[in-house]
Amino acid sequence: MMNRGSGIAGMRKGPWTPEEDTILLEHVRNNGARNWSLISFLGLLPRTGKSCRLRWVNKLRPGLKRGRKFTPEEEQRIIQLQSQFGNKWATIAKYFTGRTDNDVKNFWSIHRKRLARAQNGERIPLLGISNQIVNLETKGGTIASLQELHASEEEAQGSNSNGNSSGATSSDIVEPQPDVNPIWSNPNPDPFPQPDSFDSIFDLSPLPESIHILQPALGSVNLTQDQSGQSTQVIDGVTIVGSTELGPAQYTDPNNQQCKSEPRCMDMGFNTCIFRDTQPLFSPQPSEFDDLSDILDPFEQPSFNLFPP
DNA sequence: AATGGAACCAACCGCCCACGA
DNA sequence: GTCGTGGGCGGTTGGTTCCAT
Repeated sequence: MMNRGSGIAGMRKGPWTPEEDTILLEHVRNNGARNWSLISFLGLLPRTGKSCRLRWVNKLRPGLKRGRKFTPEEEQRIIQLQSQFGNKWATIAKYFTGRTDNDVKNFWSIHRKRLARAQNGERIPLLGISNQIVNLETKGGTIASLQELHASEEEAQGSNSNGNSSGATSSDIVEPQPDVNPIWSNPNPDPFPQPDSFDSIFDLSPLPESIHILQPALGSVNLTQDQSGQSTQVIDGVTIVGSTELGPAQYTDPNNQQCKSEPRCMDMGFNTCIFRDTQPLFSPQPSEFDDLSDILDPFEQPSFNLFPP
């Protein structure tokens, strides 16, 4: 690819070779994903520690989705999160399984360019949901209608969708769990888990003490749905039930006890229900409620924090 | 088939922060 | 309290691939 010169004396730059990757992987296997400067210090690789770390984080780390473009659901989620967090790409990336901050950043860069072009009155081809966002923004519309637009786009394009839907599913969008991923928090992590175990970030992590569930109805559901539109996933003894349908719904907890969802939550578009020990917890948007007890009532207070500090 | 522009992606740079000496 | 160092993060660059014309 590109050659950016030699940089620091003796340090190699530019594309990584398979041999370099092998050496880097061996270092991580022996020392964990840390002490990056040790690699050049020991003369293992003529690369800076920063370069080694970047290579690991963006390319070699297990569980990454290589060669899989963002789905429309993921794109929509990024735009929502960007409006919430700004350009905090590392924060946003935590909401996705197998995506790096670099991935998110690259997507946003393209999206921003497209938006600028659209605002200049240029005609842009309709290829993905990001185009629809551009159209909406330039027309003063709202992102809230993206789902409808995407449906119309799919209808227009038929089943010939080889563009942005090349792999990931809505189940790849997860809630952020920044401090529970053993890759980062375990001082002696196993850097080589089986790839199949990374289908969900939950597979990587024990259930955290702090969970932040934010499941807007127009966003993507975190779970695979059955024919009824309802979906269930059991994680570490906790059942997560989700539905794309708005309005009050009824769910069944692991002990087959009926649990009716909080209508106010449903009306506001939050449709994920979490059970721990048969207690349902809901996911209001923090900014919208001054008193969480108002939302959690009539259910008991959660045994863990809904919102991280 | 050739070509030019857009999209995608890998990797570097510079700044910042946390932490230990 | 300060200084140096390692690591994290956002911004940017530039090569490659894709696609429309």
